[in-house]
Amino acid sequence: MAQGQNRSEHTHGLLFLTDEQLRKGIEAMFFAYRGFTADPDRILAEKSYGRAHHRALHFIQRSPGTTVNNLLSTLGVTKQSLNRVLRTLIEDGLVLNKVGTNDKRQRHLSLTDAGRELEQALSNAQRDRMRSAYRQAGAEAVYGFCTVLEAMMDPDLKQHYDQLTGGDSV
Amino acid sequence: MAQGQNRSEHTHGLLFLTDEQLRKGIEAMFFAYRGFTADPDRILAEKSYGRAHHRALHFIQRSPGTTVNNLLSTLGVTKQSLNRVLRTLIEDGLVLNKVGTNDKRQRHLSLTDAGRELEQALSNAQRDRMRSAYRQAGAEAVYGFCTVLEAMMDPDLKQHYDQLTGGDSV
DNA sequence: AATAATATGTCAGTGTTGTTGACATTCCAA
DNA sequence: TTGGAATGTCAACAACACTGACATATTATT
Repeated sequence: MAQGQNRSEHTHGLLFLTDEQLRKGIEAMFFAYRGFTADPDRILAEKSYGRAHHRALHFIQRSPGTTVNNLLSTLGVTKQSLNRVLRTLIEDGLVLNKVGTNDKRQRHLSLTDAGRELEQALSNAQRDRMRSAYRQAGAEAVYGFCTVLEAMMDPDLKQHYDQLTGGDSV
Repeated sequence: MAQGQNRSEHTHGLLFLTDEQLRKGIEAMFFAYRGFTADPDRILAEKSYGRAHHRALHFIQRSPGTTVNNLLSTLGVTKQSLNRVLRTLIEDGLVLNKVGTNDKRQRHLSLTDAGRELEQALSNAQRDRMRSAYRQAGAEAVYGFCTVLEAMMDPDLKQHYDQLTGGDSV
């Protein structure tokens, strides 16, 4: 195949992209996401938890004292779905549920020591793979990686992302 | 925050990475994957299909005449799980199931015209977002994006990916 | 020819995670 | 005081993954 046909180029100021290149990105996302979740999944399976528990632990750790509503819109699930997960985490002593002082309707969520411990184990496993991938790829690639991912997000999800990551440079 | 502390650097030949940067990548993957599936999901919902149907259609389109076993290892699910999806797609006239000529135990899968049509609609929706993200991010970023994703894959998944994408340059 | 292995399909049961819809409670605010 | 917001909970359901067991061709091996 001729080089020019299969390489990213700027044509009329726009990036020229073949369907093949786009398809490659789509498949990269599919296969990479499987790797992305594989390590935490193994730990979760031992404790008979699922990905939903991981996600809840992650975002509670990330924003200690967050409310249920905030967590709901971050995760993008229904409250019934989240509630099932939260209930088991609270029963198992991994998550604390504190009635708000200002607004007593709200519940502020935080991790217990045991919760932090599991979240750390899950995060470490996931970060190890991410670190290894980053190092294989190099600093420039990491910058591109985040840039494309950010451009792929829905605007409302992007807002949650920006709020969490605080606009830190990559 | 001081610049040097929060920027990717090479230290002793290794990329220096803070937990914060790794966490950012993890969250970027989470939020971006939601965007990645959002558009096809809307089309699938109308036809009362799910993501599993999309994945099957995608990889059959990608490797016409592929066998059930090959599709199984690409998708990484059990044959019972795939069979449920394949059966509905065959019944609905989207997928063809042809007995092998060499080995009559095998079934060779391919798309019908209707199958190609739906796969195109799903792919177009997904590619549109990918194209838009690529163009926002630029050619260099796209290269980095794929590089990091490839480094994140499990080796056995990477093999499937390489086989499909055929080592084309990004 | 008999036997083992392979490729596929199917049935039954189970678990996680998502959905709707309905309803109760508590509390803030107009 | 009334309306709405935040939360929790119950029930039913669907998608999609899993395991285990079993059936049926077909091919490979001995």
